[in-house]
Amino acid sequence: MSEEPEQQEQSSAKGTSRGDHAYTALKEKLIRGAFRPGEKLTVRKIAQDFGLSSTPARDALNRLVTERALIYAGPKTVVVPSLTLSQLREVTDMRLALEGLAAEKATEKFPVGALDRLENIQGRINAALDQKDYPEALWANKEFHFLLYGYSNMPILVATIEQLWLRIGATLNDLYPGFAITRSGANNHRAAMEGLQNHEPAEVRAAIETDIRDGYRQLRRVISERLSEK
Amino acid sequence: MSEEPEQQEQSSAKGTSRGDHAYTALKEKLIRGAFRPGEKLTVRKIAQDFGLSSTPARDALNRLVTERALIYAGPKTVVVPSLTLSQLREVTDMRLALEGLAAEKATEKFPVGALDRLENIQGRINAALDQKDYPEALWANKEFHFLLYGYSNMPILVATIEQLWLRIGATLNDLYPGFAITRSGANNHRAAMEGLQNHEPAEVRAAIETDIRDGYRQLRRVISERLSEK
DNA sequence: CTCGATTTTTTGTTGCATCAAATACTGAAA
DNA sequence: TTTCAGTATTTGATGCAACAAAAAATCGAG
Repeated sequence: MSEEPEQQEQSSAKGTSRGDHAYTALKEKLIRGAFRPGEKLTVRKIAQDFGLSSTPARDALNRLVTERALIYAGPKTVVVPSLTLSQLREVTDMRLALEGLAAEKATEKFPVGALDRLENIQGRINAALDQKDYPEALWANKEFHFLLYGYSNMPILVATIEQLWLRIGATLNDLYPGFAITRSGANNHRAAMEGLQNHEPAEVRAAIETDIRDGYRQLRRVISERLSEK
Repeated sequence: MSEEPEQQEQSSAKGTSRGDHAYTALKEKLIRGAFRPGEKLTVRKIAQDFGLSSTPARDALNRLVTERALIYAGPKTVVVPSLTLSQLREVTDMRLALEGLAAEKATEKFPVGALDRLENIQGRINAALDQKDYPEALWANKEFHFLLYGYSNMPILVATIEQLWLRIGATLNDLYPGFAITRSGANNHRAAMEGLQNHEPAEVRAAIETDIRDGYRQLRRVISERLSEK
């Protein structure tokens, strides 16, 4: 009964259990687009792929389902989600609100010395685009955004944003093999970095919002085309 | 075995398993403040309380941990989170962004006929306050907000907001037994309902934001006092 | 009495067998 | 060929026991 609030660890020092490993591995595969939307995931398949029994595998799947990185398609079938237009719009609205907030807060605390790191990642994005390595470009793009957001010192916010990226990751990679990252993104990123250098939160937010909206319009077009041709 | 007639209604397309039952029951207990911040939750205790084995109980706990409704306090201890000032500020910033968005979108699609339902809940809040039944007032307050947000037709957004409420639920109930819902909240709710009637999204958003900020200031004060007296 | 080491208990994790439900499959009848 | 009933297989869920690690309790030395 006598309880005293202890110091909380924010980074949730998760134990290195097998289930946790499968969970994080699945998340990365989802963001990297290793699964196709609509692909069915079964407990025993996951268990076999990761070399563990069904209990931790089902564990990982259930966790992904609760945070909507995977969804129920039927009584006994979890599948990789494929976004509808309405869901894309919803996620985009949320991204504008949350990533805009993260961009602002990050700008306030941004150490100018960290600009090099962003430049570095942007270089990787450009290089990947030159080589038409779009998965790598997508991944580097994710690193750019989350490196920026991390400087907000708002871990709950960053984790929530990551859930949104998870939600659209598979669809992005599947529908969008060659155009997920366009050159226009580089302009937005450059504008963001300029704003960071001058400590202008509104400027950085605007740049990020434009980046999100650019991606939204392109994704919307591809989804619409797919729907109309079906 | 046990022949308890479990009534599992609705639950939409989601699988309704015993683990899911424990999961949702724990969530409700968390929001209702049945647990105190810092309270340690063990797998076997949960399993015993809900009359099931350790597997689904651990399942439910792990899911709560991944969405940060519970947190790791040590290698083998999950506890009910107690907010620090910095975490309260972070959650509040996120609530302003997300619940403000939900309020706006809900207003656009709000059917005027539903005003009665909101009035009804507000009546329950007032009645509970009269009887000093603060847990019930808190619960009805949650229903008011989420009934409103539901009209946004943005399920991902609503689920994300619920996660934030989960995050602060325990602290709210523990630190704040008698003042979590003040009469000032009624004014904000009334302003929101007026805005809904007139289809003024900005008005409703402003009312909800004021509601959130009012709660923030009071919670901040209580947390500060607790910190200073230690 | 205090402190540190050792033993005991608690607790999370995992593998596995089993159950019930859902799906796939087979084959016969129309 | 199509359809549908009945069977076999797949699959998620659950309980249980064993294991390892951490926490708690115990005990002994100073």
